Amino acid sequence: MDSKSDLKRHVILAAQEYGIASVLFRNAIGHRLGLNITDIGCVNFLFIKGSSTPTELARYTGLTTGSTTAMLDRLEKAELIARKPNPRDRRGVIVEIDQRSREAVAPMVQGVQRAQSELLDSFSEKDLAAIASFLTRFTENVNRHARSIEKRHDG
Amino acid sequence: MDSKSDLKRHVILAAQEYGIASVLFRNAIGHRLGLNITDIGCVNFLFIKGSSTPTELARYTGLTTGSTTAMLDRLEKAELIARKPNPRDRRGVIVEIDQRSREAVAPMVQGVQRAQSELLDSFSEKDLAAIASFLTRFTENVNRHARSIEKRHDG
DNA sequence: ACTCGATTATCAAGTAACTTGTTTATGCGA
DNA sequence: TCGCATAAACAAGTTACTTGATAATCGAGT
Repeated sequence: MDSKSDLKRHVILAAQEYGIASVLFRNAIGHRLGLNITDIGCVNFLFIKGSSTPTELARYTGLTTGSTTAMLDRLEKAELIARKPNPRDRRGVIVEIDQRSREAVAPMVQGVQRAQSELLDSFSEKDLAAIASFLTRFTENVNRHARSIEKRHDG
Repeated sequence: MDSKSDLKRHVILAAQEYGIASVLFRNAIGHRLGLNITDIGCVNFLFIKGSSTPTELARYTGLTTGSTTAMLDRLEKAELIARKPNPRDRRGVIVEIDQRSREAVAPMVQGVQRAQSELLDSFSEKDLAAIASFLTRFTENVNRHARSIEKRHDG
């Protein structure tokens, strides 16, 4: 039986591996859709979030706002996303995923969705609650430290 | 109290959010190192895996092998990685992360590593075992389906 | 209410990185 | 040993990105 520190290490490593796997998965889908890496990232983000802003998408894709404009132009032309005015900020834009994107992606994710649903069925409700709590808090830590790294102003 | 299907949904959503957060985190580090998005992905992958091959890195970054050669040239010149001959395949190359990369990245990840360690301390060994099992099997499903999508040969 | 610095998104010019197609070397099954 | 598959690199051409500037709007402070 593993000691607690072994279990902790195991969890950390498995979380890192999952991060890698999720990138490989989204790349596989994007490649099949004929999208470049940047556009894949954007569509993936919007598939999960539903809608976003160019600023947020720039942060996720790692692009400047100038490149983000060009990326959104491409995706809008391909009818994979749509720009809408932001009712709360007249400078801003809301980017929404197009139904066409959902329909293109959906059949490719159904297989894994079903597998994950069956996997989760094998856990007790108590375990699932622990897993959900872990994932939420773990993610919160990652987000907080990402922001902290972005905001540092030293060399 | 949540029903099991609510808990399952919660876990799936949290896993998706974690995938996004891990990309934001690695982007933050890469941006601070002055790397472009592609090179960030490569260094991140090698930071976790230690070493890899150009073919595997091409798959992770979404590049062709030609672009991967160029990327490795850049990173080798910056002394962030090193190419070594693959003793098991004379056509192949092993790409190893350079100590310089580890030293550049380490101080930026220490904060979150500590936070995650403390978070994991708050779970029982039984919970940690469930979490580790979940992450490992969840990741395995993602990897299997990613491969499956890559290998399909229809339109 | 008004001013001014900050933020949002876009655009144009120049640069950097990527793709395609090819080449060399090697591996591996029939 | 023949022949096809795979690994990595290379060169030419194309695409996408960065930088710096602009216009519109926001919001904090006076």
